[in-house]
Amino acid sequence: MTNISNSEFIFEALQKEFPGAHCELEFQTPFELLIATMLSAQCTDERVNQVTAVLFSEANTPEGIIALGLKELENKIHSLGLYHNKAKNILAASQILSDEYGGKVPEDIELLRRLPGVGRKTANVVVSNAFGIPALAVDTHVFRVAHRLGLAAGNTPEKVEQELMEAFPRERWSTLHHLLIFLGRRICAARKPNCAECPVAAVCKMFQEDIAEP
DNA sequence: CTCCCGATAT
DNA sequence: ATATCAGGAG
Repeated sequence: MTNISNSEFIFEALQKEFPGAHCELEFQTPFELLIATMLSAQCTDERVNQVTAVLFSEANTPEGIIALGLKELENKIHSLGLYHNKAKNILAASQILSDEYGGKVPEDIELLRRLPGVGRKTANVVVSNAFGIPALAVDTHVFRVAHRLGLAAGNTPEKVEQELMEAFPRERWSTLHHLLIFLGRRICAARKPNCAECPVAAVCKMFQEDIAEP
């Protein structure tokens, strides 16, 4: 048994178990991914995909979103929750992209984060999945799973992102992000983690603590 | 820290 | 009934 680190074991095991882990938001263009990600706050990507399937068929460019207008946009995304803020931000971001970026999504995390409603996580998702730039977005799943496994201890997504970036080589950041999300959804659920079927329970901090103290 | 917020699973 | 869902802004 070679003496490899827990982080390396976790990456290898998850990649072997979940080779198909990928971005589950459906998109055809960087702009579509940006909008889908902005819509994904506090709701499942499955429901985002249902809404964007209809939305993008009518408007999938900044100019198209602007043409819809606020009320129409709110109506179309209402079922996703937080719809007022989301619609306002998407409209304002579309206006900026149209006015200042020629309608194209910038391939830069800092530029993306200047858009209203776009924070660290959304910017990371866009550059990673649309432009192939290594990034490690920390969403609710990554945050929870990283803590449970013992990969990170920071109390903010930003701290966890930093810890994970230091623990894993750059070329693994994007893949690790998808692997941890996949594990979080299918196995390491927030309410009822299915440790019996977890491929990395053997090195999981939470699992070890749970079986140590019944 | 609170607020935004509907849909779904538990 | 309540926690949770690919968060961000004030």
